[in-house]
Amino acid sequence: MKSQVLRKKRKSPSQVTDEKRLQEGQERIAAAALNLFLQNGYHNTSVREVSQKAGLSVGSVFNYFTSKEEILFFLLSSGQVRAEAGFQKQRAEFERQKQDGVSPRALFLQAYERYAVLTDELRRNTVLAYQETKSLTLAERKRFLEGEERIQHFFEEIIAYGIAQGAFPAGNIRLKAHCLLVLAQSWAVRHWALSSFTNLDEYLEPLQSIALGILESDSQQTPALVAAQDDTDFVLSRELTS
Amino acid sequence: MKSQVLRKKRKSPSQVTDEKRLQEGQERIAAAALNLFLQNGYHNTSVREVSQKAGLSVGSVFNYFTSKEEILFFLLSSGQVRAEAGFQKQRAEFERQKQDGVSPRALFLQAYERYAVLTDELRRNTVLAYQETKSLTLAERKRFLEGEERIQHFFEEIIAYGIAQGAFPAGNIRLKAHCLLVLAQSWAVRHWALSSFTNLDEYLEPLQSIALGILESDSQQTPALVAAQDDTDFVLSRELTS
DNA sequence: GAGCTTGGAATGAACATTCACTCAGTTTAC
DNA sequence: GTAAACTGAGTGAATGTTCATTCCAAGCTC
Repeated sequence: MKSQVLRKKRKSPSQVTDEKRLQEGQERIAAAALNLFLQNGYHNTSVREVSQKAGLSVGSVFNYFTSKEEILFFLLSSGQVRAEAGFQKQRAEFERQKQDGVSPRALFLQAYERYAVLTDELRRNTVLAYQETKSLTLAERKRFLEGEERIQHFFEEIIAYGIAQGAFPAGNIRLKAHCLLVLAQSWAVRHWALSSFTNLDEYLEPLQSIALGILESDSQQTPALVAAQDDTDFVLSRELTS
Repeated sequence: MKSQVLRKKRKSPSQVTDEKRLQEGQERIAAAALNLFLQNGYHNTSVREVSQKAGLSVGSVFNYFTSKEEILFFLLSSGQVRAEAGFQKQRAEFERQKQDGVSPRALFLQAYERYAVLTDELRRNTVLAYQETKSLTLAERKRFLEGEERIQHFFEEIIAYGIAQGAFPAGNIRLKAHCLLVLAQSWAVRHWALSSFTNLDEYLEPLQSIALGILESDSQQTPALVAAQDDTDFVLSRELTS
């Protein structure tokens, strides 16, 4: 969460120098901003409102951040940094347990659970990410997406390992990993659609069973073929839709 | 900040009266706006730019729409209307084919394909929807989400029918339908992550096989149990993550 | 410890800009 | 000729950012 690393040129003469104070202030402002951004959207939230909510004056906000956009980036990237930090631990554990001969299925379930828990904890950041990445600079956006890709890559590894061990059928690994990520994230992004599950604990288990269904889905047994088996008259009718 | 929202009443005296001309104009402006909104975001696009791109003057735009926000709403809702219209046809076909005894699996695949094709056609609208729902009024947003729910409900019906026919194992129908929608939409929403598939045709088949995997996933065979079978020492370690 | 100095931090009025929207006048089409 | 449609400079409100000023706590001097 080294926000300092990404600080742009500090042209502003009056900047908070005390490192600890700076961090605390950024944290406080960002927390206030997150609420407002989620409620009204980034663009419909003025810096004045943020400063008010954070218990500061407008000017002070710009002692902690050089621009409004930096607040947004701070929120998105700090969430992602936390997610990735949590995930590095998982990766270490993955390697360890792989040595211990833990089954791929169990390995996957554990990793997936951790990812789900992480996205749940960072639900608000995730939602913000989906809605507001457009508001970032190209470079920032790119950096952000790369983080996503790294996590997806980890799942690809797990799946590949499972296939190698004969636990899962071969298939499009990239796509499957992608689907897993999307479904876990949907808990955050489309939370309104999942209101029947009051909390993650209720959601997690059915989600995991679905995830296993995905891993075990066999693309050799292609859908078109399946359909043909069931009903020979049936034609996939793309044309009809246009 | 939301003074525009309040200025909703269409007091504007100079409005295009010819119905056909009005529609065509709206279509043209909306098309230009969609491009710009997607490229730069709704808030970073000025009405000036939209008017320019549409080959009109600023003032004229306000003869076709009463506000900038109305353009956004037009885009989102017209996309959804088209999606739902397309889907009504599918529903009719569903009933018909059900009578004909077409297998649930084939029925599902057909419906899912149509949905995927629709979201592909309306990809740009879908992306916009995800990004900009915050900018809509509450009532508009609600209306928009209801449409989504109706489509999801249709898939629930299909799944329920499949279960009744013994084609799929019983399970959390709502959740499964939700997952299906999310995955199909992810083709639009996370298009950047799926760049390896150049077009829908390549994506559709693997997606369908995954969808079948979801439908066939069996929550009776609960993940925890599965894990226990594989490795008795293994404990789901939620605690470790915190 | 009283007065003075210093400098980091907070402040909020002021500034410059942007932008949605209006309207008085002009053009177009019939 | 006239009504519908178009035009684009103008308007006022809002917003991100700045900066001259104020505040305050710690240090220094005597």
